Amino acid sequence: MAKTYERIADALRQEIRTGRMKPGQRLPAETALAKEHHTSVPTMRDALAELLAEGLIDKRHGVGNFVRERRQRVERSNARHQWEKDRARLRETERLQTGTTEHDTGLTAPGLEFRAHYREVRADEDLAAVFSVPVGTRLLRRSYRTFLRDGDAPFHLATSYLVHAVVASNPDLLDETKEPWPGGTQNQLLTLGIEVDRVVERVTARPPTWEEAEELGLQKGVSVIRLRKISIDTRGRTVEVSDLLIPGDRTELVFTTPLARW
Amino acid sequence: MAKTYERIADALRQEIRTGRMKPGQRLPAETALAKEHHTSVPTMRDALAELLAEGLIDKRHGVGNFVRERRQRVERSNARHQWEKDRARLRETERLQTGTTEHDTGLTAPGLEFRAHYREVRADEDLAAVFSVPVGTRLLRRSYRTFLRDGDAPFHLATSYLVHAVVASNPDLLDETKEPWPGGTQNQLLTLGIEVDRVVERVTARPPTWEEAEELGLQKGVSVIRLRKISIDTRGRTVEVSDLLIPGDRTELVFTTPLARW
DNA sequence: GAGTGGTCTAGACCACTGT
DNA sequence: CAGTGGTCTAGACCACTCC
Repeated sequence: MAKTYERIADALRQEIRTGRMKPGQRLPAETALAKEHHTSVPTMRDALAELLAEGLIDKRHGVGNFVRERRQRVERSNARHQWEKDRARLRETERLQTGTTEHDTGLTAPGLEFRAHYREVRADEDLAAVFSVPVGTRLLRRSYRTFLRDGDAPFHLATSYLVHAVVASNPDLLDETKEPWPGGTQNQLLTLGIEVDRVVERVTARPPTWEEAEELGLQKGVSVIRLRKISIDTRGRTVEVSDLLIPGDRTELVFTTPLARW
Repeated sequence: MAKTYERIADALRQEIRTGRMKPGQRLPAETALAKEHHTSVPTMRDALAELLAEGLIDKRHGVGNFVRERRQRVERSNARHQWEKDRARLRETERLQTGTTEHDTGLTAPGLEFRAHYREVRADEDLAAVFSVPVGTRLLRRSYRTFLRDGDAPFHLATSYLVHAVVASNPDLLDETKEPWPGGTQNQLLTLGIEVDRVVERVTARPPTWEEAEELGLQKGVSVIRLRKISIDTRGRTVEVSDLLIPGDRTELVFTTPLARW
């Protein structure tokens, strides 16, 4: 492997991993680095692109390249589905006490903050299949941006879908100004007489689109986790579909599967 | 967004998404494409790098760029942990019938094939913490490469750890030539008198390292899912740790969480 | 305005593939 | 061997940030 940019990337990795360059420290300018390693600027940039994708450095346009600070890791556990179900039947005052911001996204961290936006849409083929409804069925789409207000960038994007006809019997659920709803989505469903029986989550990973990288404040080359959460009620109906987009380097998904005893 | 390479990437995306360029079809040479779009070759390559990361094209050195064939998607469901536990107590003849290749990796697909390699290692800080044993404790490390022999490239990498002292009482478990073990890891543990109570899986996503991309036959820029599976026995001990590396674009992880009824 | 990274050019040469 | 993508050069100019 005589590739110049790989060789340089390795050298820089060493400096960072061994702690010779400390978190937060600014790297020399790219022109200076290029000279130092006897190469051209574009090649040096190829090397830096590797470190960027690995999350070892942050690039700040017009400022410089910096060794990355240790990120706060956030966990999202499937244990919260049961926790949310339990909370859904508490009195409102109790529900309010247990914190509203965690919502149905399932992230646990101090200082979470989120913003909602409701809209009515028509089911495309994909969503129609998941809900087992005809294409074109009216759906309520709710978009959430979750911010970690201690950190910097928005933290994740969530889009939740409900069948409009199902939700319509409680007008409050169509009103985005009622967010954040104390008790989360399962409490909302309870007001419609719906009990969630199980939650199915489907997970894939891919690089973010340009827009997603923009909105999540992601560096080029990092991965995002796409999680589709499907809530199924006691009659076997799909009652909610929630698509989450989560930066892969800051979040750890935790799933616990209990097994029947012998 | 007046960026040339974004504009070109969008144009090519359209051609592929609308089906004007069909899967398997070769794109014009990069020099030709560059001329066609009135830009330089490096800029054209930036555009193609986007499509590559999105999985829309395959690059083949010395051959050309091709519109990507629709990939077979493989699912990995947590339902299989219970399934494997149930199977662990069947008679060997019955266990053999239900298929050996799926093993403890949890992938379900026809024509799976895998190769094992055993080795003894010492617990590093990370593994010592998970197993709650001192750093340096002897562990049995088992590496698996799973191939989808219908497709082309190896399909995923798995590394499984067991505490050596626990396993040693059954010498068969130290012998890699006994693989594939009918009934999977839970049956192996059963021979030691260990019953698995629950499985905890932790999921993150990141770009692959150079070596991982090499071994999994991945294109530049795609993401991998890192899944750590921890099996905990009825006494609360961590009895197995399994690290899986899975191409993010070919696999969908499925987790079902049942909820207690009201 | 000075210094930084972001984009782009117009080449060169190497490595790989298929004929 | 011809044609392809992979790597690399030595610049240019633009966009952004901070002083």
